Amino acid sequence: MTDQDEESSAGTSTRILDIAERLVQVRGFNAFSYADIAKELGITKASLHYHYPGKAELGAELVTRYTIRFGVALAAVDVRLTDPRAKLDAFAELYADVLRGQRMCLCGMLAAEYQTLPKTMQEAVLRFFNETETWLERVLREGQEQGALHLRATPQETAQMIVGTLEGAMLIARSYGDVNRFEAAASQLFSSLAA
Amino acid sequence: MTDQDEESSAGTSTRILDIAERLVQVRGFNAFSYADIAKELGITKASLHYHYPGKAELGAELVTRYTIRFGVALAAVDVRLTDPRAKLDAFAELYADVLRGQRMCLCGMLAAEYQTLPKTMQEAVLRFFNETETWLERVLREGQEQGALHLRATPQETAQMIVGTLEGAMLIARSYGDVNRFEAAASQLFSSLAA
DNA sequence: GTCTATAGGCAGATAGAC
DNA sequence: GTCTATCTGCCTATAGAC
Repeated sequence: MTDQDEESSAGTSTRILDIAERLVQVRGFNAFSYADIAKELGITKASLHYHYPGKAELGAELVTRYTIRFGVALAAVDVRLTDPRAKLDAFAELYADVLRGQRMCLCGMLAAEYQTLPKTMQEAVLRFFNETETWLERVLREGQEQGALHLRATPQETAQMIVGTLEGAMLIARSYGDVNRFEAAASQLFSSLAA
Repeated sequence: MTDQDEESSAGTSTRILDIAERLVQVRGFNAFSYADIAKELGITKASLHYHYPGKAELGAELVTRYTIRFGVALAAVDVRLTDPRAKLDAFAELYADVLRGQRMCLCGMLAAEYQTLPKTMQEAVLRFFNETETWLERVLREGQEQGALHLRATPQETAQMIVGTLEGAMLIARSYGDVNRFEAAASQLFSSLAA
């Protein structure tokens, strides 16, 4: 199974998540409806409530799955690469891949809608950023210790800055429909951290 | 008149814009309604349509006014300061002020909702970023020529990166309710450009 | 698990009186 | 300019049959 058919060859609950995930990443949580999912999936709105009782529960599950999946991707980077700078590049590539699918990061999108989200979703969004930043922080600390990176602030502050920069670059690059804009920003960011 | 009473001491059309602007910056364009404005303003929904025929027209006017107002603030920075690095700091302060009001940049918010916006609004959002980046580009070029800044890319690419970084830092800092997070990111950003 | 049917509410918008 | 009244459509959600 490839990423391409992930929306058509799994159980119904999973396919609902797949479709909802894409809709949130493209349109936002407040701009999609159960009707949108039902139409794409070829079942009725009522059936969706069997799998996820309400939009809030669906949304929370969406963020949880996304966080786990992202964590797995980060662990894979750790296995595949040892150089901290290569890890940072791979990190940015994860974002670039999302952008190439004309999507925004799920949690970046939800950060914009943060004030309108149910509390369970708000907490889940912050957990995503916390976990991502914890990973980055470790990579930055390693790079610093090896002399491969030189940070202008604490590893924590630097990690926060990196996440913000990539989310923002993604947000605007998507509006322009220009992935190069993202790549150029990421490239400047990392060159500013190279020792 | 101060910024504090801007929502209560002007003509109705202006007050509608003021309220709508805040609602978009806090909740997003897809998460507020004519009913919200009407309730705050103490008039009926129907009356709003006299001033702005539809939500699309209201939204476009919102972005246009925001762009003009931001341009005026940038011109004021040019008058008040000459040092390019001081201008960059003042630029970031414009963003920080918005964040302190627990708001997101209007156009950063609309960038998240970009795919769902009417075309007139999409174009207006890109115009905002274009004008902002043009101003930054000039400041960066001046800083480069004076030897006060050293850029890792073209002035245009650097300007794009700066806008993305500040928008992203703002987006996430607002979710955490932590303005310091934004300040720390801006500070690292500019220290990386200092010659 | 999926369906039909429907509830109850809110969205953006319009007609026409004042 | 603002109102009342109303329209049409979509939203989330539920009840209950199959």
